[in-house]
Amino acid sequence: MEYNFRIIEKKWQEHWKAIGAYKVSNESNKPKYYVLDMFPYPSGAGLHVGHPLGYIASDIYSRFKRLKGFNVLHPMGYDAFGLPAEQYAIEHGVHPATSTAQNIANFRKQLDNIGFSYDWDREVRTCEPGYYKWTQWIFLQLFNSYFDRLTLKAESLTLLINEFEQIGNGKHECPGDPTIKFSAAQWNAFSEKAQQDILMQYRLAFCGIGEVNWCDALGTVLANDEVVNGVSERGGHPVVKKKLRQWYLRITEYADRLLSGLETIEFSDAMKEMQTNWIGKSYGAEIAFSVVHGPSTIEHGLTVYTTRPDTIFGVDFMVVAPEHELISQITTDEQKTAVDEYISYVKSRSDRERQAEKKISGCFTGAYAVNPFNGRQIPIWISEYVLAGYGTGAIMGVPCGDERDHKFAQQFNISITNIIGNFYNGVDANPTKEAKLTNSDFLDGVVMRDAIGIVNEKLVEMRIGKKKVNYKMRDAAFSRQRYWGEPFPIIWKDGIAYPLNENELPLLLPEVESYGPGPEGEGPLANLKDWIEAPLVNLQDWQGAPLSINRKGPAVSQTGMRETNTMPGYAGSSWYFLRYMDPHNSSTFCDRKVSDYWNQVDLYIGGTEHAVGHLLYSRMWTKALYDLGHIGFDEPFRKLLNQGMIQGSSRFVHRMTFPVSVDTLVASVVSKGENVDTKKTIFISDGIFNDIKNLSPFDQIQTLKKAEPVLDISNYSTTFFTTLHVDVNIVDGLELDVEAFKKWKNGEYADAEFILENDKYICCSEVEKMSKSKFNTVNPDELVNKFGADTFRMYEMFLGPVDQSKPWDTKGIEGVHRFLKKLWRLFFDEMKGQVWNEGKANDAELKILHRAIKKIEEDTERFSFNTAVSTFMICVNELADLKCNKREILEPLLIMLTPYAPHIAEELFQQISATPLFAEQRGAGGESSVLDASFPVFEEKYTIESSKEYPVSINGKVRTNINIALDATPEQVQEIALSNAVIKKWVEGNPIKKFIFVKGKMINVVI
RNA sequence: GCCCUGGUGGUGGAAUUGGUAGACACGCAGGACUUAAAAUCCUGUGAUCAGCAACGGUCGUGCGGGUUCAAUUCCCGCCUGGGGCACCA
Repeated sequence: MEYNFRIIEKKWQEHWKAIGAYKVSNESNKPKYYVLDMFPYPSGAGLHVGHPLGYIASDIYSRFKRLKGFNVLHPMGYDAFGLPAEQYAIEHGVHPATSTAQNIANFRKQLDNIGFSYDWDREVRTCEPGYYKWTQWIFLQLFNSYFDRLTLKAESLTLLINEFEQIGNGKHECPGDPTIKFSAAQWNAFSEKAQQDILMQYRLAFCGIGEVNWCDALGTVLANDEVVNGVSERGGHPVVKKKLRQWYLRITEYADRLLSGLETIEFSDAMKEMQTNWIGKSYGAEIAFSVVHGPSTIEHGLTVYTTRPDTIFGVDFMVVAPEHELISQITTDEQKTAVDEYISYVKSRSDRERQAEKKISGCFTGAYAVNPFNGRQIPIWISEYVLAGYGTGAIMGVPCGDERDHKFAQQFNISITNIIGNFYNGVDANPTKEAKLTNSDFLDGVVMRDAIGIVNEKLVEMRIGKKKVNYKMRDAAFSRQRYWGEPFPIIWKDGIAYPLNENELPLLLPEVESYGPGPEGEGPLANLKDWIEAPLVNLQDWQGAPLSINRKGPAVSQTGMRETNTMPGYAGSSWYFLRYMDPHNSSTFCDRKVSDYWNQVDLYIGGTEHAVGHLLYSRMWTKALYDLGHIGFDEPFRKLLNQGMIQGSSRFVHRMTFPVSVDTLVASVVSKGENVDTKKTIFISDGIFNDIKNLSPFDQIQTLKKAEPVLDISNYSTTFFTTLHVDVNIVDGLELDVEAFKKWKNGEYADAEFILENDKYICCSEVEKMSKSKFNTVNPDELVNKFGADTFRMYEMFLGPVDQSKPWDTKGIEGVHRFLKKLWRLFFDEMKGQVWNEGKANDAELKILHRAIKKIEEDTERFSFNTAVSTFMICVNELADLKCNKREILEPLLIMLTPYAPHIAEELFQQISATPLFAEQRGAGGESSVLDASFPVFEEKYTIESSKEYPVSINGKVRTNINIALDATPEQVQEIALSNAVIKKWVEGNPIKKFIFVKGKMINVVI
């Protein structure tokens, strides 16, 4: 019997599917374990070998936990709303639902090939009404809630309204606008519109005005990555900021809980640090400066935020964001032109470009701020590096203490006040807090750290400032001007947003004729006149929501306008882990009993690219649902494992082309692909290319003529080169398969000639992101077909640590395949037939097995799958060396292998169970599956060693090894070591300064 | 620019808590089996110096310093690859 993986894998996949081997019940007396993958966006390009890395890891861990006796939930689904499907629709006229369904079907086929243990009955798709009904429902929960800063949790807005009616908003500062203050009497007298406007400032999901990237030429809003250097990626049209009404999630209210929650979950330190930095909590002060512009003064007109109020006497200039509202007021006539020019320059630039800009830019407004402590006039500048959205959009520039301020001062020749004495060297800023202040009036001699509090007190006393906690994090923009997303269950009337009733959900995404934007840059839904106009019938007091329109009697035959934005991609992905628990429930998003059983995701696997987006949003949604009593835990993911990115290793060929007419053309003016002799294309091997690349085109030709006389290039006196991506799948290592290359791209290069080195065409290579356009993707299907799913799974794990990024290289896959074949031969040998037997295992064999059990269990538990695979190899190598074919050893080995290579494990497990002896142990027919076997138990007694081959070093350099009993005393060890001939030779009468002995590790003699 | 992360033989990587650097595998070279090939098996394989050989010596974990009996591991400074930076998912 030979190892026929194609037959075996197909057989077991069908069998497992038929018997529902991966079906998971919500009721079990086993302990639960929830393993989750970040679900994929089903792109049209299909899976490449990078996708399954995390899925294989989670599958191995799920199966491992199952063998360990857990009831394991391991679901999969699709993050199916998103921009690419919509763009495909715009370009090809295919409905996103259609292309998405096709892509999903393709993904599923590819996933099934690899043999995952997903319970597909629990699949979710975020774009399906049965799913997004509950996304809309959760949105309404957020819409009808506010964050209570006293109880630090989300509460129903009804509570707040009751309070407003009784006592006004004195107890609850308005998060959207802290200046809003009213009494109960005032509240009750407000119009409905005024009341609703105020409530909007409290809601967790709220409406406001935001800026988008607007491209007038394309008539649409663009994503950041569709904008390159201020112009659209497609077409290169100018892009400007445009203000639009937008929905937001008030995630900033959760900033502190998102921070403190990190202490309760197992994310890597790096991940926690990224989230912490993203939230960016800082303690500082707001200080109001009076502003002098021309003859006028604005008292306390400019408020800055600073984390270093202690440096107040070192302020040499102010910088305000180009969007700052004060600018139009304070700019002097002389500066007006310059300021206008500068602002229009900034308008075309993204936040990131503004911050990444190395060249300091800025513009003086002509106005001055007045230092409240010494009356000094400080010039007010505008610069792009100050962002409107952070702090107050204005900073005070302290060049001696801040690197960027220092550069700014140097750039614009602003004289620098030194307030830190020797700590400032005149060349670089020094952000220390330890210096004693100088040139600082009443703070002279005070250590900076202590001065912070003194200044803060003084600011309060003078009523010009206060301590302030600030967050870098902004409220999350929650609306998109797109089609392919969840519609908002909102109807607008007279500027008031009315939520739909629960029984009106889901609000279905309507069909559109065109996926283009609406007339004012809204989403495509804005074009649907009939759909937009919606009756406001049946408006009821929805879950206590404040619909005062309802209090004035039943609102019959009123109509409003539907919200035309849709929700962003992260809406559906913020809660999908809950839906997997109870995916078919039509009366609630997830039954509370079920979510209490499954509770948190125990292990979440996905890439670091979601470090701050998805992972923060889903944490916030979980907290809000917890606050409102819908679930019983407030962190979604107990443990997070980040998988590294698998990069593509691109291959390149060098193409030589020749100008049509050398007499009339100079090589340097020949542009790519034009005016060239298309009949003559020569590809030149990398080594030869490198030899000649620095020569002049003329010398290149001459050199090649000499070296390759058969090439007919004598007509040409010049040439030029292009380096092109070539499909990695027709390159073996670096050697190009020339014949395959000629057939590639439908024979585009069929007539090409080649300059080889050592009869080979050698490519050059580079590691890049894996992508179709770079021809560096490797399709798992082909590998699975060639080597089998088990080999593929183990090879992906064998590549390296799962959390590390690494370039893909198919080469080593043979080694893993050989390992499985070798394992197979422990059971069946083609020449001899069955070789496995019921012999009694000896000590050496048991030692091999139990060492493997220990290592594989530990490695799997700590996600070190690559070393686990190598332990399997070592174990099989050793057993083969001993010619051990005993079931007593092989069966536990198969069970351990199940998570990694389930098909071969099951096949061999069934083969050895088919004996009469074994069938009796298993029950009738021996039909139980290896999937439900028990992971073998490590027994130390088989692995105990009595002695150790100690490395003995002289001054840290290993000179010899000595075998010493493990129970030898340090004195005995020293005597043995020092009497060793090699050691004696090295010591050679020198006095022993120190003798270091670490039991079980090493010996070091210091002389 | 800011935040995070990685850098070890020809290649992917191992070394789990400061204790034998290079496990395991690929590749390569040589050999066995074979009419031949495939498959399989065996041997060697960090660099360098010395030698007929045996036993060896020196260097070596991106670069430069430091701590230590001992550093891939800890500390400081630098170089460099990758990811993220709020409308890609």
